[in-house]
Amino acid sequence: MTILIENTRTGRKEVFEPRNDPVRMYVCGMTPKDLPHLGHAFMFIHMDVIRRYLEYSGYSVHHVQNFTDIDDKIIDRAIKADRDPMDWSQEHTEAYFKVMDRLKVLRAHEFPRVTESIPAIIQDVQQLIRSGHAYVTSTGVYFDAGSFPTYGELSGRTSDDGLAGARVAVDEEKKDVRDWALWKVDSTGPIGWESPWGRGRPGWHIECSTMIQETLGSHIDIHGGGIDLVFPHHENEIAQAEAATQETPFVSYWTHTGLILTDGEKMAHSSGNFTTVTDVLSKVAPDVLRLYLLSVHYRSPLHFSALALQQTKTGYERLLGVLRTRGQDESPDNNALSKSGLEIRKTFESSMNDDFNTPRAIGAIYEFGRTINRLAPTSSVTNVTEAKNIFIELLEVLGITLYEPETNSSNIEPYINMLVAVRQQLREANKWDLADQIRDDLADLGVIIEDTADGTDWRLA
RNA sequence: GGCGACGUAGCCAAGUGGUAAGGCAGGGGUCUGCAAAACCCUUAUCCUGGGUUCGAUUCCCAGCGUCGCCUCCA
Repeated sequence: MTILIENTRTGRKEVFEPRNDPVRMYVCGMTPKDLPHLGHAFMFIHMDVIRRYLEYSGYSVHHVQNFTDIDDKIIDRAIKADRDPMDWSQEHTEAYFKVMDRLKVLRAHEFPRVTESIPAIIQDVQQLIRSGHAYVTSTGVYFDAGSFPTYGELSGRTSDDGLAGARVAVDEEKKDVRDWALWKVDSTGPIGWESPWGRGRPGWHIECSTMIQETLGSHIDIHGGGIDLVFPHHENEIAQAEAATQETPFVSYWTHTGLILTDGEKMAHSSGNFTTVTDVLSKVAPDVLRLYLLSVHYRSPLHFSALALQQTKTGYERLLGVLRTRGQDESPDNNALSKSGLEIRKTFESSMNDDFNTPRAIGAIYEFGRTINRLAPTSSVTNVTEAKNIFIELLEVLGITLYEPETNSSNIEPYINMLVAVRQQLREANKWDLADQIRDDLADLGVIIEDTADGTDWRLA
């Protein structure tokens, strides 16, 4: 079974053949300047599923994800809030963990931070200057794009024609408009480190190149991030890393996730039109949000819609319903369900093998749920349990752990049981009005009553 | 201006050169004291106009529309 991954660099689906064991995977993390929004959730959840699926497929994965915990925006935001920039980014780094843990995004094995990588960054910049790929000006150190012949390959900007009408700030000292800062000299700012070029801080792109080399080495198998990072960030990362190490290509597979759109435009901190993850999680369970975000292919844009989210919630409740399905004690074992389980696993895997097609995989899981419900009345308890285990296992690969809402105070249970028992007596006495009244009243309190052939079940809404 | 993505049912969303997964909603049933849950049946010819082909929603061209990158961005 081979896995195909669409590689941004080539624009094609390629057979996944990692060069490293464990697989080296780097995901561009957040600049912790504000709370994580749905766009972050989309990217990190899809990257999480890629990692989970590789692990499901038998690979070991070494996953590294950075925090760009100091940059111009963080400093701006902190100053405006009259806060220390380091505290500000630390606070938002913690917010990231809090939210992503709730979303069951597996933690990376390492989380390098810019502020902890300054010496290595300075070394890398020195190395780039020595090798003629960078030069010093009065404002800092710049990478010389012209010194890297394949600059622009990732994003398809192989010539500088495209920059003609671009809004690029003019800097007289820069040799080329494409050049970018590796080190920004800043003698008076609130945050700075000493360097051979004066007190200052790293430019935006160099940190990723450095931290990748520090944690994973000169070659990695998978590099992920949002598609808005392709240019210039990832383009520059390639130039910096490959110019320094001569390792080409330093990334085997570039994977980029589509953007979340809201009100017809990209969700972003900078434009202010973002919905925080925490906000959404106050309305739906983490699993529902995951299911919603995974119901679109990772490369596609997603127009956030509160209506679609609600629709997903209803669908999710159907998945939960599958867990309540029971086989028949007196039914003999038969292989109908296990056969279906094998088929569904195959469909699931072929979907995921095809560039991690989560929407198709989810479709297969829904179908399997329906099959379980349909066959349960004529299947043994063992058959149904086995099928449900596959159902649960496949959802787990997507990071979705089905669970019933917890009874927050377990001592309400005897009272509900008592009401159910009383209601049962009323039903046996044909006092339907009273029995229905109890059912309705409990429903108002968030307790769902369902009468089945085997008796009455209840659960919390 | 340059580069790129997308346009599939009421909503969300897969997919294929030979008449289109799945979810939600709707309609009709089965089951149930009623209901709920569950199950069954049912609801699209794929933006427009050309072209290639025996045949295109799927390939090519043009147009219209939406979005992204080129500045910070996941």
